[in-house]
Amino acid sequence: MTVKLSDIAEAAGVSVMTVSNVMNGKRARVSQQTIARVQEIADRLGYVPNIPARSLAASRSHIVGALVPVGENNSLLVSPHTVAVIGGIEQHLRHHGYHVLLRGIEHEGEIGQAIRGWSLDGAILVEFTDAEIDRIRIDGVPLVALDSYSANPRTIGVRTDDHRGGWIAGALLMDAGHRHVLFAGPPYEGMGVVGQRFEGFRSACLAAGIPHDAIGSERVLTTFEDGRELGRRLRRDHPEVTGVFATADVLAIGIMAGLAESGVRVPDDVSIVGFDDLDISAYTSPGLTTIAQDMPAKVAEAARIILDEIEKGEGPRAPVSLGVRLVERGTVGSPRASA
Amino acid sequence: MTVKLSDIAEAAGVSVMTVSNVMNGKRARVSQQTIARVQEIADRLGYVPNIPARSLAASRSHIVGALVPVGENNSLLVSPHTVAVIGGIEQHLRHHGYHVLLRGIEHEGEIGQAIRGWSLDGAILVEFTDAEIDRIRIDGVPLVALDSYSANPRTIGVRTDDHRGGWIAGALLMDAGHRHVLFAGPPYEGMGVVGQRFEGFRSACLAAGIPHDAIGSERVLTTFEDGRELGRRLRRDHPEVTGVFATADVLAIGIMAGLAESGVRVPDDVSIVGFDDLDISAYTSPGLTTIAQDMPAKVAEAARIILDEIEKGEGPRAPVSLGVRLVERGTVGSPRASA
DNA sequence: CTGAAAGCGCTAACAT
DNA sequence: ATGTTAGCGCTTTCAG
Repeated sequence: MTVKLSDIAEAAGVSVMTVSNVMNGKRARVSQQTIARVQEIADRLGYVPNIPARSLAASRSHIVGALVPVGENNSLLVSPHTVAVIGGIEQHLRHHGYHVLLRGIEHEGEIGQAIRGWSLDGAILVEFTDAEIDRIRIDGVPLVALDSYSANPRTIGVRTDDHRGGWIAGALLMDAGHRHVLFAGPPYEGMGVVGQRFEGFRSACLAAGIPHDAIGSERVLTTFEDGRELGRRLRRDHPEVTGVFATADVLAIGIMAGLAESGVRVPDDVSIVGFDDLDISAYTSPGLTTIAQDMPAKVAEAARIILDEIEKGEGPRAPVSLGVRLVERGTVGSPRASA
Repeated sequence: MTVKLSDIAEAAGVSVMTVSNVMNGKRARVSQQTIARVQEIADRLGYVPNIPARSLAASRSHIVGALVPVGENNSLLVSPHTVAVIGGIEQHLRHHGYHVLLRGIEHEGEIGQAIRGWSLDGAILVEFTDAEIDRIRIDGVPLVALDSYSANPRTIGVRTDDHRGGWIAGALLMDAGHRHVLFAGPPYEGMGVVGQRFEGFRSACLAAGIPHDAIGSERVLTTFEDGRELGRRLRRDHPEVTGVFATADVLAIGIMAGLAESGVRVPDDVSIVGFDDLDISAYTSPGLTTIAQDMPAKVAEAARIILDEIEKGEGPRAPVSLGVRLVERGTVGSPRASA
């Protein structure tokens, strides 16, 4: 029923190995003649390589796992950002003959199981916390940790230059003349993505000469709702604040909504800077000024690293930080004299 | 290095087959004693089944493909809706011992190749057009086509009850007293998702007694931008229209933005109904009145069908339509007397 | 309830 | 430049 190498070999009057070599592009070992003939027959017969067989024999699968943490009962609801990354990586890998296995991870041990069980050639770890990445003890397989600052030498971090993004946001607010600012982001431990953004922001503010205690901070979840709630009470809880930096656009947009509800105008009364540059960020009114990540570069870089490690076997390498870019729209202005 | 069945067999003093049976839950064939002993040893040794080997021997892979059409140069940028579906299905399948292979399809032939090459146990086709689904000629593997109305007997459609959704939207506008309405959706051929929604909408309007030519229609892409553009010129191009039904919330939200820009008030001057109930739809002001899909049901249903077909070998079955629900927020009101 | 034999389709490591 | 020999780790089939 299904055509296999031996069928082609027979039809071409050569050995199975020759066909195998042709199919795998090891053309150096076969004459042009044979290559052409074998290729032609394979095409005519509609040969499709059997991937499990190949994986078993070669003990490499041409599969890269996209591993995503997931609670027992929630489906892996990856963020739009993550989706874009995985999709992009799928494309890169596919063009190089690799495939992507999407796998939710409920317990940490499953990472190793997935890698061994599937003979994964590599894995990209998405949305894990730095603490989780730190705990990984798997060698021999390229592991790319997206948006991680873990120092685990077994993994390679690929992330945005969050510190710089924070700095830019801070500098922007400082340049506009704000002297009382607020950082809004999720609770965090260590210097992960959020920590980096905060530090960058803080540094820029301090460098501009405003005092320590003029930099407030609010721990809120990265959701529209939490943002709205903060927006509603901003005036009350932080009367002197005229500039806000939110670690995510969803949050920033929520804050804008809350602010609007409580009669505070953006950017007349309060300026806001977001992070991410989501599609919707261009559609709010005023349009959200935000820090954009270089997504295509991030994707390309992650794919390139995995591929290089798999094929060239390059050892663990340095983490990579991708650039950020300020997208100025309408949510930043100068603080009013009265403020 | 890696533990295999034979290692366990040796340690337990039984044959490989017995271990295999235990590992596969064919407990009927093995005594409790042995099961316990084998299980214990397997756990202690940290046995992880080799999936390629299993696939090769059994010629079934425990893999379900998530197939998504993709242009040569664009990465598979699936919609948030699709992502949620795939994520949900991954969870269901994983709990039943299956896995999801994410695969972009550039040419139709790749569908068959993927299935044969991987010995996929099933596939879920996502975001294909009905025309593409129609052309599929693959037998012997359960194929679930998401949001498809194709009559191809080789595939099973799982979709929302779009016709009913359209009807509800139409009825809502009719009940509010609108007499000149507009349908806004992407160009389509045949009775796919969009066609169904339109027909449902149209029927409700006609049933309410308004004439044929009081139901306008605009072909616009399902994007914020196209919606905005339509919103801006709505008054000019359709001066009599007081109610709009958009086939997607993004589109509806774009229309609202365009309307706002041109000084038209929602719902005072124009009412709008969307479809999908995205997160952001609750955050516009006024909140978007829309038709919500029953996502969890859709996911569960798709997973259940695939699983049933794989395990019980149930033949092709009837397509499934999931319910819709009206979510009333603030974008529908009565047309002004003057209109 | 348990086991022995055979082979899934392919590739690595030597031959030739 | 091509062929041979051995498996990869598991399951199927058929015998006990």
